[in-house]
Amino acid sequence: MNPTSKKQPHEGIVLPAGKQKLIDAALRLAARDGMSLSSVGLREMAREAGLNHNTFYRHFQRPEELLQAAADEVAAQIMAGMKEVRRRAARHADATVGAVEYFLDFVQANPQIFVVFARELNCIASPIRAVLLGVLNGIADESVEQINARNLVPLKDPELLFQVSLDITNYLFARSLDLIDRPKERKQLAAQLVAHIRRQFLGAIASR
Amino acid sequence: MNPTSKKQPHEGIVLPAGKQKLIDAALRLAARDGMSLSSVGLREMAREAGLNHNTFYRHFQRPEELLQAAADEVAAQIMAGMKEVRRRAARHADATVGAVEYFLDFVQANPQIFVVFARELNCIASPIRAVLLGVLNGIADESVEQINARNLVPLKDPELLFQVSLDITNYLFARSLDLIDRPKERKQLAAQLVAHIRRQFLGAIASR
DNA sequence: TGTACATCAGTGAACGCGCGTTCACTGATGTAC
DNA sequence: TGTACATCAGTGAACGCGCGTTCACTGATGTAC
Repeated sequence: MNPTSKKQPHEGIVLPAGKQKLIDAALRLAARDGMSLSSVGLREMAREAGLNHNTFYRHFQRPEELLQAAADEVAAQIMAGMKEVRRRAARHADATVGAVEYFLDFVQANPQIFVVFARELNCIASPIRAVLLGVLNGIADESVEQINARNLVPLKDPELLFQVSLDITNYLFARSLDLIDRPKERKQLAAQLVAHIRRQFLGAIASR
Repeated sequence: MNPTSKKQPHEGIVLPAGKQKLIDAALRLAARDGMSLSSVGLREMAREAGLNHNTFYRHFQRPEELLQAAADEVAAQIMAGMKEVRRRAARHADATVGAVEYFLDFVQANPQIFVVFARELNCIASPIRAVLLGVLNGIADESVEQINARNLVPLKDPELLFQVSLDITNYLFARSLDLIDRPKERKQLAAQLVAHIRRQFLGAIASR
């Protein structure tokens, strides 16, 4: 097995090089305006990947399988990126400011992932939506863990803390599009996000 | 002019019957899974509207014009619906509970409008996104007006009040998809929305 | 009042094109003996 | 060690189909005189 012919995207899962190329191409094309994963054509995707259109059938039996694989790829990249955001934020003097800044770095380094994420999240009743909702829940879970471990918020009700963390996670992902749309206004956006997060926790504390 | 051949959708603007049929068909089709306004085909749309595919060219020069008209239709229906929500909420004993309940009624009466709204809101750099962001801003504006008129929230900072109202509006629209997805869980969702709104205002008050 | 003409929504046939899918093939790598 | 075979990613031609678009036409309504 030639090691350069494979790509190791995350968590040690190694996909055939062509399969990975097709998934990457699908994500690149789905991030374009007015597109979604399911509206990307098979031939277009193969063209973008630099492969013959029939190579698709070597890796996927039906187009639907590509959707699932792409959703998993998005989920894995988001989870890995957010883990790094949390790791760096932990070393920052202000946990909230750090989390927001490193999150925005992550968004700007991988805009297309966030664009696709936001789009597919709104596909009702789709299995992709379920995967992405699971990702948001996972991120909220891990945020709660970090908050508890470092005693960042004086909130005893674990359910309320989780709900607030989930709301904040949703908010950050929704507003990531504003950063991609108008990167020049990053500073104002960062201030808004920090203020929003502070308000959320203050409100949760006050509501008890 | 035959009055039954025309439809009066909103604000007294009367569109030719065929044009309105095409817009309605486009919205119906765009609300399906994995679809968006721009991915609806011209022939499919005409078929759905019960018209010849060429009739499209009688009303729109290019497909892009239909997108704009559909976005305007969505905007008008949302604005009108929210006005009604606010009017009914004002008569309710608890303004927050009333607003949430009547909002959820509105969502369930017009699910496809909310599905399309959520999807098109995430189309970066599209003129449709600008229209829909304007709608959200307008709704937040009018909420602020109502809050001030009835002295519902003790918040002096008008900018902060607007930001919180906008965040809440965004939250309501984002979570409208959960109601469409799982209508049986409406009661829990309503409780979550009310709690979220209360937390937001409490947090804003506490942050001053 | 009637007649002629312009306007306009809607129709149906025809076009070229890119799509998804199938088929038969290639060439490299791994495996059995 | 060499030889034969299986596996598998990738290729290229061909198919039928629905798409967007153009064209010439119809039939109803409104308008000028």
